[in-house]
Amino acid sequence: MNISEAADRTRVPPKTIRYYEEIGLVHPLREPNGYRRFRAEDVHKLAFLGRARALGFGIDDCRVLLALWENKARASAEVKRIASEHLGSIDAKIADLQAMRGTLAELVEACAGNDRPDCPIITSLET
Amino acid sequence: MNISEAADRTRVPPKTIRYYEEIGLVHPLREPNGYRRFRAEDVHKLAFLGRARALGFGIDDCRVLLALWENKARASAEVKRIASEHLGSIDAKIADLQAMRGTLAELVEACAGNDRPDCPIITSLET
DNA sequence: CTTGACCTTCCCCCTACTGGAACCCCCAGT
DNA sequence: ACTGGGGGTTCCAGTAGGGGGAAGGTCAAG
Repeated sequence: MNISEAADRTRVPPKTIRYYEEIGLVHPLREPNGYRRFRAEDVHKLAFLGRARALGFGIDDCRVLLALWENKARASAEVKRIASEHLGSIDAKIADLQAMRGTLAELVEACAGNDRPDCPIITSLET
Repeated sequence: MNISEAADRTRVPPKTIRYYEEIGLVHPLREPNGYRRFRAEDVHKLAFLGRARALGFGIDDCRVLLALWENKARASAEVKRIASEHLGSIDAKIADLQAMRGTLAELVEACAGNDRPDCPIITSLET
């Protein structure tokens, strides 16, 4: 199957699929005319990547997860370690955003939002 | 004052200060020898930028906020609008991350994390 | 034979910086 | 006078993860 069908089936855009091939995540075959040919396993891999990315795993993690997926002798501890670390970094990001959100929400709350210049948001930024 | 002192006072790194000048956020003077010279107002602006960035405002927002800060005839409604939109995008990011976190936490919880290959994390990615 | 939908590669663009190389400037010490 | 070290400067390249779009090859239908 061609790239657009693979894209439709996996909901990974063609551009992204080409990028994944470029960085060695997938290895579709080539037709004599130069078109990429995707086998079932390639599509399966792309779908795997799409889900892993949707969970926020970085490309490097995806590479390792793919290898573990294909390694029937893997230890689930390794998978769990990667996922746990990722979970930790998600928690850290959430905490950062919550902190920003807290401050910002207070300021927005306190701002009259009218046509006069006095504004606690600006004041807090300049002080 | 030179760039490193401005950096120390504002906690904005020299590299970042140069970048901000390049994109037109600050306009320090120049000494005859080519060194940047930062006036009090430049330092004040950098500190403003540092705080705005710490609240997660993008560079374009910072540009507008700076202009509003300097515009004594500003309407606080404009400031509030920018901050509210930003708050909305922060909330959206938090929601995305929470969704990821939820799924991921369940999977991590369910994974034995031993030396056997069966792993619900992998299973959920391949299915 | 042409049209339109695919496909290809290639290169630049994005955010907001960061690191590093190559080079200039100034002051203190010997 | 020379040297060393700690400023400063510019420019180039790279980051993550692709997106946009140009220039050009391919294929099936009418």
